[in-house]
Amino acid sequence: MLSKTCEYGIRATIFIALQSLMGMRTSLKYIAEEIDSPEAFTAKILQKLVRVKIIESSKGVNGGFNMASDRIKSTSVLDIVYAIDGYDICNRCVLGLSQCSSNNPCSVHHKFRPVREDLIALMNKTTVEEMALGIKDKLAILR
Amino acid sequence: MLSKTCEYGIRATIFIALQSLMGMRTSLKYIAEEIDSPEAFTAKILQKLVRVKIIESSKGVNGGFNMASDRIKSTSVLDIVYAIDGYDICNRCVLGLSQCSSNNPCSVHHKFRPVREDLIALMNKTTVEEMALGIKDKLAILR
DNA sequence: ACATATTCGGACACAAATGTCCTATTTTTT
DNA sequence: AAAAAATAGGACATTTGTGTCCGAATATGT
Ligand code: FES
Ligand code: FES
Repeated sequence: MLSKTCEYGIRATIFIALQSLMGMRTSLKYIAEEIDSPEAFTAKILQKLVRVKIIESSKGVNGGFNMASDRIKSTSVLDIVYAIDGYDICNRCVLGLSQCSSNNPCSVHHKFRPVREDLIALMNKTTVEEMALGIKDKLAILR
Repeated sequence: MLSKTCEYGIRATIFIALQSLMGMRTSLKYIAEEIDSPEAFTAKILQKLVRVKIIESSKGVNGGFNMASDRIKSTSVLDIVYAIDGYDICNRCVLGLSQCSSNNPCSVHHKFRPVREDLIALMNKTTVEEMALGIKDKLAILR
């Protein structure tokens, strides 16, 4: 469903948020360890998230990544997916037709579209804060 | 969501079913034209579907692909997806954890799992017949 | 100032998905 | 029997996703 890039991106963001909630900045190395992802690849993904300002970075000794508390609250899973995989997911036809529309629907459009919307709505209202708290309270795991 | 291979596979199957409902066998060339897919690549996909007996093929002059009427009724989208992409989709964690379980859930497991199940249930109960009839009645398109 | 620790960014490497080509095989028609 | 029309299947080619490496830039601590 999601690309690996997205999966790593979301997990990394959750961990950065978790650390930020505890007032800490986190290094790439530590992140990659904790979410069990390839370090150099994760770096690329984080760069992207920094560019769209979902997370912040600082270089040098004691540098690393962190997330502003308003961002933790306001950023949704969908925001991360958009930043990494782009906006297409929402408008792609399930059967791969060049365009998805109710005027010229494919054979499954009417049945599948609603579930799709549900999924997107869910991603849209699931915040990083919520996910990070799940980890903090040990209700969920990251690796 | 689905691989291109699956998308082509489903569209091709719908078209073969449609033709079979009208008592006709269909050649690869015609299928590829009608569903707007790369011919040689589509051939590979159809081979797979023949092997699992979702469709039937016959070689030689006037050969081609067809689908038995009981298959048209009994085959679901999920059957095709299973045949092509395998069984994994159902048990993969949304965030890419090595295993998805309620005991050790990721941060979105509890919220996303139900929607996922909905999607799978929908694929499971959407039959080839239903989709083919949509095309026949011009309520849907294939390309 | 210098050494060190860190992210940034480009280039490269590998793997998987997608797509093509050519020959073999089978069936039908002539 | 031969020719033609179709699928089957293996090998190859291309593209995209995933992942690595290394030098540059930048911030911190000594
Ligand atoms: S046209 Fe296929 S999902 Fe909308
Ligand atoms: S553990 Fe992530 S979806 Fe189930």
